[in-house]
Amino acid sequence: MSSKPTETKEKILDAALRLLIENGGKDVRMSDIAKAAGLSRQAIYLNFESRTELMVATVQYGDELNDAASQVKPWSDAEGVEKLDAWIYFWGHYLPQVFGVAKALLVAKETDEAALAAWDDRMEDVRKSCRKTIQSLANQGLLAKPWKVKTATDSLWTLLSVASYEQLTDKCGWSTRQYVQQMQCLARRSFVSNEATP
Amino acid sequence: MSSKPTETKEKILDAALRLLIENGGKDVRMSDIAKAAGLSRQAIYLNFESRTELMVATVQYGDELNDAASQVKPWSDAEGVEKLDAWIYFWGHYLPQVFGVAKALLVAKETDEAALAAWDDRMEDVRKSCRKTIQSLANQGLLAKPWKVKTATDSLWTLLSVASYEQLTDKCGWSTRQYVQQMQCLARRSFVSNEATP
DNA sequence: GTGTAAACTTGACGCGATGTAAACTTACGC
DNA sequence: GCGTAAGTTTACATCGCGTCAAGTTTACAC
Repeated sequence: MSSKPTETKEKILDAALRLLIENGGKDVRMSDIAKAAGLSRQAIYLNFESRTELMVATVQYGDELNDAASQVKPWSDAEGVEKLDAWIYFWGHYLPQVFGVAKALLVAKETDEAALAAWDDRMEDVRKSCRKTIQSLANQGLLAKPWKVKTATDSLWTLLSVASYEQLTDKCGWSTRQYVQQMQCLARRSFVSNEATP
Repeated sequence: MSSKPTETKEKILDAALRLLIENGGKDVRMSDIAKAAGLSRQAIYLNFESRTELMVATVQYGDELNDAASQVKPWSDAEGVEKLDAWIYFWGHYLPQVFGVAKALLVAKETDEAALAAWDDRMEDVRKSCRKTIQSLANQGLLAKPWKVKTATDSLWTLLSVASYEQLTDKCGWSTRQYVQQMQCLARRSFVSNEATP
């Protein structure tokens, strides 16, 4: 759905995306978006049902713009430890691109049912990828001793959460490069059985 | 400061604490707290400057009630891997007690400068404890190869964040027992050098 | 050109929540 | 009784989302 947004819709999405990224997802009001799009506040409501719907559409729009699907290719090809590394590599480079928008949704979900549903839906996708990755490890007999696929998946998923990313980059000052390297290290040490990591 | 809250203040704090815990930090309005305390909404503003100040005071109040200081004792005595285990054990049992209130602050910090400051302040304390723990590992030469004290501290701190706890217990259905065990496992595998963990 | 329908604007309003202000009520000490 | 402190009541300001109704622009059909 929403394969080709109209020109006005696109103006709104562009403005929303820009503002969300600029402001890290905070302090972006409907009126701000309207002004940035050169439209009246009401024009937005003619094109989107609610703030939440706009947020959700903006996430999608951002994803389409930077073509997330193509970036994930190397990950889906790999298996085992390489898959783990590739997954974290992809995720670590993908997150900064969508962080502003994700953050907006992350905040909205605390007070808005629809935002919560949209967020959960997206996060379940991420969880699936984590599961696939862990499963690949397990298939090669490389999943470290005490872990089950379920618990390892949950842990990896949580490790890679948006909130954790925010804390590490924001509060701890990590760069993308550092984030990827350290998370790869952490995940390998945690989930891959010893004999496989020299 | 605020060593002995007046009777009214205490009624308010009791009500706030109860509601925050009951509702997981969401949907607790000033009017709800007032009603629960058997007071008018304005009576709260006579005792607390703002919602944020009340939230912060409630966190402190909750901490005093369940005497966090005494629970942390076994942790401060231990060293090395035991310290790591003890710290996670303490944290895993402490978090559920304060989760509702912490969550309230976690939400408030997104829109409220004062809440943000209060939250950051508290989180820095947790970070210090993580640092002490990692430092103890390092002192015994047990900090695993690629880690520095700083990066390991940041990682452990993030691993133990409230948001991560929420995801694991809420979305993944982990119990406190599971949380403690898996986090201990994860942390040991990640941060403790191999020869020390049979 | 004229008519008409869709898209957009303008300005007003309702709602829920925080926070403020002013006037009234109690209770207590002296 | 008088004054003060703590609380109550009622009303109002503010902010942001969402809605509504009436007016205006644009574009296209005939």
